[in-house]
Amino acid sequence: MLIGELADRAGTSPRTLRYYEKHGLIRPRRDANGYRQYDDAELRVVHEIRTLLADGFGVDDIKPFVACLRAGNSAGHVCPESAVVLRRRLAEVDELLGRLTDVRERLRDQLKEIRCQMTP
Amino acid sequence: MLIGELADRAGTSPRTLRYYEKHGLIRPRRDANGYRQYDDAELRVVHEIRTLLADGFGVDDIKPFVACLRAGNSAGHVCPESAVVLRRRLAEVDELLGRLTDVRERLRDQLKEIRCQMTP
DNA sequence: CCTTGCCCTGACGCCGATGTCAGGGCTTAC
DNA sequence: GTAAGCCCTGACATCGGCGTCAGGGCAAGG
Repeated sequence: MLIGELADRAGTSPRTLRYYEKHGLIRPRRDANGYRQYDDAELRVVHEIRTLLADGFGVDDIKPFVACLRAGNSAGHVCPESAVVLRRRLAEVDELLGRLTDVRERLRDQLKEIRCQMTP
Repeated sequence: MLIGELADRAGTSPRTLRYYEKHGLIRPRRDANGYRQYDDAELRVVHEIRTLLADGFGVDDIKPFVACLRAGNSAGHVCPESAVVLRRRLAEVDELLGRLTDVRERLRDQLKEIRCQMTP
């Protein structure tokens, strides 16, 4: 499978796949003409990468997940190296949720104040 | 008051104040030598700006709040123009909170799976 | 006079994932 | 042979708030 086909199947672009490769997430073989050649298993890997990115992980955080998948595990998150990253990200998300919740409270208070303001 | 003093009092930097000015949030007078001259009321404005930034508003969103303060109101958020922005931001925050909550749930599920995995 | 310390403007750097353009090669079909 | 459609590498652009450096002016004190 060439890069364009994998990109289509994964719902992304060749540019993006080359970016993942540059960051060590995927390592395709090369045809004689230099074209990247991917086997079907890579589709799974790319999906894993994109899911994790969508969940706010950085490309560097994702490496252990990919390694875990490549090691033959049923999912990228079942290895202890992945768990470390998962816990770190969970802490970040909790932190963010806390701050955002505070922000929301302030916003609602301010909006409430506007509505009350017209009945002095 | 010169820019350095205002920056110190507001807990920020001259660079930052010039940035706000470039984006139309503050308009200091100029001394004969070209130095920016601020009166004490600007400290209040800068605080308002920084609070809103910390709550995730963009510089352009902040203009109505500043205008509202300048118009003599007790707070920047009591004007209808501010309310429009407040509601928009509240919607964004709610959206974000929803997505982050989903992410957190997935993270916790995956961590749970790791712990269970060692007792097959 | 010279240093110190403030001020000025303008411009580039950052971060992260991706788009996009430039310039060039291979393959396949007409 | 040539046009179409894929592939390659490399490099610049994006967004936003700010750091930081470059190059230069003004004021006050030794």
